[in-house]
Amino acid sequence: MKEMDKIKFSRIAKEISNDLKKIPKEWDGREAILEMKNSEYNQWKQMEWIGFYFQFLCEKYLNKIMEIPGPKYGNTEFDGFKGIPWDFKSHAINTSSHQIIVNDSEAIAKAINEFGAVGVILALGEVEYNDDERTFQMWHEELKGGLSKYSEERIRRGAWSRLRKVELNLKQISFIRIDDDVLVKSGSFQRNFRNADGSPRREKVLLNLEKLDEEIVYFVDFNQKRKLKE
DNA sequence: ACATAAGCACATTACGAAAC
DNA sequence: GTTTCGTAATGTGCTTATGT
Repeated sequence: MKEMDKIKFSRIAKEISNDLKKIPKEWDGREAILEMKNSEYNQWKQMEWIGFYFQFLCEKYLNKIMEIPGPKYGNTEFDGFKGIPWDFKSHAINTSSHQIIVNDSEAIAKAINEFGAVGVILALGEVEYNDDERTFQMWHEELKGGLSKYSEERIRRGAWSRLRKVELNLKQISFIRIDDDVLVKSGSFQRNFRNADGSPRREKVLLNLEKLDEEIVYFVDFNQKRKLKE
C-alpha cells in the first residue's frame, strides 16, 4: 500500500521534472528580479528572490501540466496540485543550516489526511553572498523606490539587515514526499515566530535536509545531467 | 488607511557531546 | 574540567494579501 504510493509519487515527480529540466540553471539576481518585474509578477520586490523566482519559473513552465495554485486549508494555500498538493521551495546548499521551513503544520496535516501525502519540489543551488558593499541591495532598493516603512522601522530599532544573495547556480531539484511518518520523524515543529508587528506566528513544519533520505523519492541532477535515483 | 497574518528563507543561540 | 564543535531550538528580516 505504502509502496504503491511511493511509486505513484515517483511517477508524478518524473512527469513534472521533464518540464522542470528546461528551466535556466544560472540565476542572476538582477536579471531574475527584472524578469519578474517585467512580467508583472507581484513578488519582485521581495528580498528572498530565489524563493519567488523558482515559484515564478514553476508557474511559467508547469502551468500546463499541473494546477497552480493548489488547495487551500485555512489561510494556507499550497503552490500547486498534481495528484497531491505540492509546494515549491528554494534552498542554498553552501550554508551552515540545512533546515527547510515548510508550510503551516495544520494545513499539512489536513492535506495529508485528505490526499495521503504532500510533496515539496526543492531547488538546490550554490549561492553567492558577495554583496559586502551592498551594491546589489542598493540596486534593488532603488528599483523598488526607496526604503520601505518596515525597513525604516528596522533601522530605528537598530536591528541588522540581512545579507542578500546575488546569484544562484542550480545544482539539483529534489522531490520530497511528506506523509504522517515523516511528520513524526522530522518531528521538529517550529512555533512562536514573531511576525512583522511583533505578534506570534503559527506553527510550521521544519525539515532537516540531512536527515532526509528515503523521503527524497526522485531528483534531477544538473551536474551530471542524469538521474541517480528512480 | 491600517492592522493582521501569511508568504519567502534563514541567522543566531543554546546546549549537550566530543575532544583536549 | 574546560574548550570546541555540531546540531536542535528559537527568533529574525522583509514584502504582499486580506479583511475591517
